[in-house]
Amino acid sequence: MTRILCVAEKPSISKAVAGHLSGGHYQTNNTRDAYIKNYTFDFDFGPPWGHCSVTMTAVKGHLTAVEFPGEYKQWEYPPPDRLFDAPVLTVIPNDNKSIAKNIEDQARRASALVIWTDCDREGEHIGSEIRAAARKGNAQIQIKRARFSNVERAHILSAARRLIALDDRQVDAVSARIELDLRIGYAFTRFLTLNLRPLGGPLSKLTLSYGSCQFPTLGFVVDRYFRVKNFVPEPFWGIKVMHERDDIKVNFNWSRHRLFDRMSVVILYERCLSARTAKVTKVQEKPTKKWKPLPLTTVELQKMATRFLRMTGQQAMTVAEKLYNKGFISYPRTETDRFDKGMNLRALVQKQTQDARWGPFAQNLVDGGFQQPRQGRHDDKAHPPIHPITYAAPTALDDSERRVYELVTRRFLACCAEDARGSATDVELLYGDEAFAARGVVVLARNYLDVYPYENWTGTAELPRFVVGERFEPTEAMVTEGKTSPPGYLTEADLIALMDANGIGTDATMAEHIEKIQERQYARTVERGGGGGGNQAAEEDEPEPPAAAARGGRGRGRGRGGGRGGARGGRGGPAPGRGGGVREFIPTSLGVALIEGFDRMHFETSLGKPFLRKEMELKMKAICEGRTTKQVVLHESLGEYRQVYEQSRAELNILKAACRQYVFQNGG
DNA sequence: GCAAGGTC
Repeated sequence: MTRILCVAEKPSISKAVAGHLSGGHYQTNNTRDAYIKNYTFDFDFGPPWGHCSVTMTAVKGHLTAVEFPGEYKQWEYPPPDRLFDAPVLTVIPNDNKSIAKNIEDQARRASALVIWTDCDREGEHIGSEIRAAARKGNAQIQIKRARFSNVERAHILSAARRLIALDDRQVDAVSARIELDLRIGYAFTRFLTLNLRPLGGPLSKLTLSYGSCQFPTLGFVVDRYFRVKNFVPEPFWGIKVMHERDDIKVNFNWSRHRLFDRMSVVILYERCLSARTAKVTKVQEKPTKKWKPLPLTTVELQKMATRFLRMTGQQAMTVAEKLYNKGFISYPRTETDRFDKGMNLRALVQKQTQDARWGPFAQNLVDGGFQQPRQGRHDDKAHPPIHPITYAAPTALDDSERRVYELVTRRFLACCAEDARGSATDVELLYGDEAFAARGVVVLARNYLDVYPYENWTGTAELPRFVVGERFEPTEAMVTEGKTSPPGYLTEADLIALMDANGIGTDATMAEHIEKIQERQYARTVERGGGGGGNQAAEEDEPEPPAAAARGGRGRGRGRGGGRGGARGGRGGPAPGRGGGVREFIPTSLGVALIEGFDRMHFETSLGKPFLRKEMELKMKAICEGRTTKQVVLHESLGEYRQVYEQSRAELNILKAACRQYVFQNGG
């Protein structure tokens, strides 16, 4: 009988696939890795292999890592830019050696390897790592790949009978990314750290890292910081018209909204007054609805958790992973916001009917209220949207698990419910020559809102009756005055949204980059309102210096605490006291100095902006589509970064000046 | 001591 080796990207997939292919009849053998098991069973792959003896196992994500040879490990020599053309070694880290050995051993006894990694670029690359391990044991082994986007039984069975080839273009695209990230990250990190260390103070001990994701992330924080700081309020004026009828006060909005010239508004206002009465020009009543949310993605989960659960994105992901590992929710890293048509969502709703909080709502869906979820535009072809798998009683979970599970479940039930329905009434007036309008909404059926407390239908109020053509003298008409207000500092939800929109990081890593810029003392969070508000002393808005000693850094500080920085050091609460109100991101003086420093240099594209990362993304895509090759991309990109490096060295004084200005608050 | 990407 032909022997086939199957390898999945993670143990959970290997188990699920083995279950489906074997019909639940498989033998389990432990391996030397605590998490990875080998499952053996028989399966008929159809032609050409037919009935086979199968061993199914897994890796745990990437099997290999890249590194520089030993002679490049010192910081002092050779100079950092040598890392642009130093050799790069692909190695199997110690933790993965037994996993690679398992594949090698199993491959020796098999005539073909079927790769069951996720259907995304990284999955393709992991597939190539598995291939290499298998070939080490058996150079002749045939290589195939299964294409599947969920672990539903029928889907897996059909994937097994329609095997395809590994896509080496995708493999190359990822391998280019890996190599560029390594070279550029290491080179610029050493460059920054070594060159700015002589400035002393906090810079004498900090690691100043550069990464293609962490730096743009910091760039967003700094950019918003300056937009807030440099905001100049502008006064504006408007006309407010209010009319009271049937004990309801109706505010009509001016069609011009507001003007930035007071005299114009006063003149227009006086024309209104001289008309004495307003005339109703339109009354229209029509059905309206508030759409239910889209199926839940990772990015959306993190945004919601930071907004409603008072968690960081990182914490939310850790909790979601625990829930996933216990089998309560589906895989929490997904970009997909549409459910596959074939999924039995009703069965999943049914499992929630036993809950005291949302059970009745779920029962209602089961009894006929069920509506197919909306279909978003994203599909990563690897995982479905995040949804509950089995019911988790509140007593089975700890506090944070309970809250994340509740969020996932309520979101899922909301997706399977009906949009909220209401009736909207629009009333338009002509008052003198000026037009005004009011809208009233009566909520007729809350539907999904009943199970989804994270949203409400606000601004809803019933309007009294108006008739087209009628005239009335408004109860109140006056000129209002206001001024534009600055945007707030970035919340974590804002930051995640920006990273998402600019392709910085992946759903699985965004939260890590956000942690990283804090760990590196480039940014910190404060409670909203704590330092923001309107009339704080200007000094309150200054970015603080980074703390003198790196968090979790080396044991003993080497004196030289750094003049101003250390003295002010009573940084108070916000950092450890996670979980108060909404937190906002503010750069430290170091974060500002680094981004400003690079911005002031004369690059075409600053390192602090997201464009370089975006370019890398485009080049990866071009490799995948065969429009270019890995070799060409590496050559081009390294050339560009070498130039950026050269220029950074030539204009180092600009960077240093920015550090003196912001970190040491002199010069500039 | 340095990156970003997988996953546990």
